[in-house]
Amino acid sequence: MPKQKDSIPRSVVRRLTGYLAHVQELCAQKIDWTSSQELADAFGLTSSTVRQDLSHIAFSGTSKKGYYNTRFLAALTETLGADRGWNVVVIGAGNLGKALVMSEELQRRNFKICGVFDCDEKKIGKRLDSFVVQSMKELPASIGNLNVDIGILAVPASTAQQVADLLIASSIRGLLNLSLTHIVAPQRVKVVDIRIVSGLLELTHAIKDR
Amino acid sequence: MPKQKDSIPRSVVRRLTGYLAHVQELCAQKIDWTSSQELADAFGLTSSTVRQDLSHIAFSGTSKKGYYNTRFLAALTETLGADRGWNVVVIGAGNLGKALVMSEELQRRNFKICGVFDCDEKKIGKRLDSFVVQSMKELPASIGNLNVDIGILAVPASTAQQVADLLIASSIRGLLNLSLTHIVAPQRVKVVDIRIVSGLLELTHAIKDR
DNA sequence: TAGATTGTTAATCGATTAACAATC
DNA sequence: TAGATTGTTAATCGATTAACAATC
Repeated sequence: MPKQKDSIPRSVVRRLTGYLAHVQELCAQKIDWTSSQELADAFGLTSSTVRQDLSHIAFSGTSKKGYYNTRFLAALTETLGADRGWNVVVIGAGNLGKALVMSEELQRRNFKICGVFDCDEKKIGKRLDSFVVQSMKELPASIGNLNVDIGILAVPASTAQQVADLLIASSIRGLLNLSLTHIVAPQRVKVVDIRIVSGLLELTHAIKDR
Repeated sequence: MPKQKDSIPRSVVRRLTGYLAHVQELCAQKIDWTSSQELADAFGLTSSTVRQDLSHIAFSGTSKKGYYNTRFLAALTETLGADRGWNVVVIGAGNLGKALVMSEELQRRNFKICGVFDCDEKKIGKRLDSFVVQSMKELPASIGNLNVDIGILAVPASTAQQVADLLIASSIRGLLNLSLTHIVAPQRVKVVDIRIVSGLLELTHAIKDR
């Protein structure tokens, strides 16, 4: 009997997000079954790791056959909270903010962009896709009214913490940080860092002596 | 005597990239010294972890004072390969690709965009910032001519592996993968995944029962 | 000197892997 | 049934933390 509680380790959650995407694709291709070994191969893991990961979700496989994809997908979707819609605001109307606002991927995954904000007077009032860029001053009221769950920080490192503080004060629940600073937040606000420049530096470190 | 070799664990490298950005900022503010405790506080770590991390780089602190920032920065820069320029191509001329091509951050950090490519016939030949979007067919020749180090994959998941294979065949050294698939590559090609959607799912998982 | 902070060793903690009985 | 694959326990591996002697 798999258990759900006891909070899933972060390393496991990260892999589950990968499995979700993979199994979604298998379902789209009308492939009924997957095995732990198959999944492991697809992600460069061991089948042992995959089975350990799946022991954290409320779902069981079938001896000799593996995992039945539609039920597997449902379990992953439920576990990750991808079975419902989420209200998101984007802060920063630069190129990166724009890319996120216009991302079909996010819409397809039930992330609903509820507003776009910026500090820059020159950008406020301008259109960005179907949105009008709003002033940061309107942020607190909007967050409350729109029942926003997640804030995406697509702002320069220098203002990221300041903007985060504003969102935190407006009782946001999660922050996706695309700047390269570390964001300090109280425990009740979950922060995930997406560090593109860090990723590039990981690469340059790895390849520099070859 | 700190040692350099023995390859630095990935978890450590990831934190070093953060320290680099932080110390850069301290230098810009003309702050001369940092301590392991100060750094730890800035990133939510223990001072012990910070000191362990720094034992991997060719640089020593000073008892009672901590780390002298300009020398610290130089050591981090050298270790991460941020002391030289890198040639980069961007594959995918969508919104995300555009955001990267126009990113001042990347330019400031010596990543030189050498070309932008796309599969989509409609985009080929169009301008994107100061670039003309090229056909994927021109990719192999360009990679060779331009001495490209890194490819950034800003393409849909469905074509990511295919594009990666093309880059790998053209002897690229590193790939920054912004799609949400896992990329299979030979050992000589280093792959780093930047998974924005995964990050959002990590958030929704964390906040869904609160 | 006294005190603070490093560098490093040893202890702890957590995550991955191996192994195998249970099962369909 | 025989064989394949799961779920789980135990073993290994690696990363983080604690502790403290060395040092300026």
